[in-house]
Amino acid sequence: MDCFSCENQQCIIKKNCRQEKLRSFIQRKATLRCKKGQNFIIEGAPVHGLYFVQNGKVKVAKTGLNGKEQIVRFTGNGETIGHRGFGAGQTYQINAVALENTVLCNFSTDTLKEMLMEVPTLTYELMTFYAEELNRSETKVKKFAQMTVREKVIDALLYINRKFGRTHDLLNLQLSRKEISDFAGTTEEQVIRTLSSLRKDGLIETTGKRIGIKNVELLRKEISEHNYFLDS
Amino acid sequence: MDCFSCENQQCIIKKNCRQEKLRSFIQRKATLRCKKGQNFIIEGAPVHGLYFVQNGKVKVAKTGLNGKEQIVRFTGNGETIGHRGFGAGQTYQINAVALENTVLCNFSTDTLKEMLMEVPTLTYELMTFYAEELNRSETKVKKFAQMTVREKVIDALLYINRKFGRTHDLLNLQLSRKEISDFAGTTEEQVIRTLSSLRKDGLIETTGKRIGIKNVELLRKEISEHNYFLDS
DNA sequence: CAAATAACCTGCCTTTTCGCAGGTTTTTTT
DNA sequence: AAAAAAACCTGCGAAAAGGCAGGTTATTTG
Repeated sequence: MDCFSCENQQCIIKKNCRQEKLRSFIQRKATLRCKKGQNFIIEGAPVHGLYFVQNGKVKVAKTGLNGKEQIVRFTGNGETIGHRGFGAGQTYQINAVALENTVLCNFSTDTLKEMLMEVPTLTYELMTFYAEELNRSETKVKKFAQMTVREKVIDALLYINRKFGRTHDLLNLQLSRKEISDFAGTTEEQVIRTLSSLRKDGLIETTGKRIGIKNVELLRKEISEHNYFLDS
Repeated sequence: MDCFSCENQQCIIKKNCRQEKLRSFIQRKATLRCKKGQNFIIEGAPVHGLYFVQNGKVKVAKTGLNGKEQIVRFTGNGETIGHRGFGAGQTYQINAVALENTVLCNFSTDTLKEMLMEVPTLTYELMTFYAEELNRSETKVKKFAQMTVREKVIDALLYINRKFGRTHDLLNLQLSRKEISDFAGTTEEQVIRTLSSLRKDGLIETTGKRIGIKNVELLRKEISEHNYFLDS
């Protein structure tokens, strides 16, 4: 699969692949096929460059106290994984796990460095990506400090909806209650209780793991005092 | 004050100012003198480019629910403020307030864009800075989700110590209890109680606003299960 | 398709955190 | 140096969040 026929228009590499200078570099990319559940970036392991999701869904997490994990973000088609491809650190500070069968493109740090030095617009775009992501993360810090559990769960549901959308009201990303709690910053039980409560209030529907959002606007309203306009 | 005689070796501009290509651009920078308490970047205001602290101390914060602020980071000499100088957004997403009389260097977004396009190493370094900062922020998200109040306060004290150091054991940054709580993600009262408790345990000393750390190692030990090695 | 496993749910009690109230101390201003 | 303002401190009760136990419902696997 080469970048020219790739459909992920928002991928940073794809956006720049027409540039003549990049042709040869693009051929150096590696393709990785992961099965559901596979942990393809391990926290603490030496850096192997940057990954791009060609097709699939991935969770990115940090391991905390007593093995409790904090999910940092979910990534879908065209998105970037592994900031530590750059910077001072020699090891990844995150785990990345495929949530379904996923195809990844991988560029080694060395290859990417060469590419960046050759094509300033690419570096600039990657920088912009990090700057945006940083803003999101800082917004998330604020949310964690100020939101109640109910608000954090709603915020998580809206995030998933924004990012992966839904079909027939059902979110296009299936997560366990545990995973939702690891992302929202609370416990499994609290997520379960909140979902029950939201169900009673007629805001969502659930059938097993699948969650359906019946009324996005009403959910938004509940957290509107927190400026939710920027994806956390 | 020009960059050549500036003492902030870790400033990204300073590091690259010897490059011939940058000479003319550097002259375009503006210098801004702020008095203690001055709010020189306002959340929601149009972007004015990037700021660098030439001399002084600054707090960077986001406003949350009911005006409660979340302090995102503190910056000292040579550090960068205002990611929104880049990226999609047209307005700053943060407030920046001088904690003491502070001198700032300001580059407009346009000037900086030109500089970045001319000097790839500068772009690369700025990108690296954002990537590192992103990692810190994500670590902070994890900490907020998993640490107790006591741990968060200790973590905040150690952060201030790492960043600004201390003289005669006294931290070189004076903050109110309220500001510490706004940074650590708790309330003023909890910070006060925690500081009292730490004082009783002989870990710190306080005289008014000034806080002295008597034993950094012991404090570190208390939060060592959380991997604190990366500055939040 | 049945068994095994994983995920979900709820009640109940514990712990932590919060926030007010009212007083004391420190810092700033005049 | 006195007055005013800001910051600090503590007790106490309320509220929120957490976590165990035990049962139910989905989902996966052989």
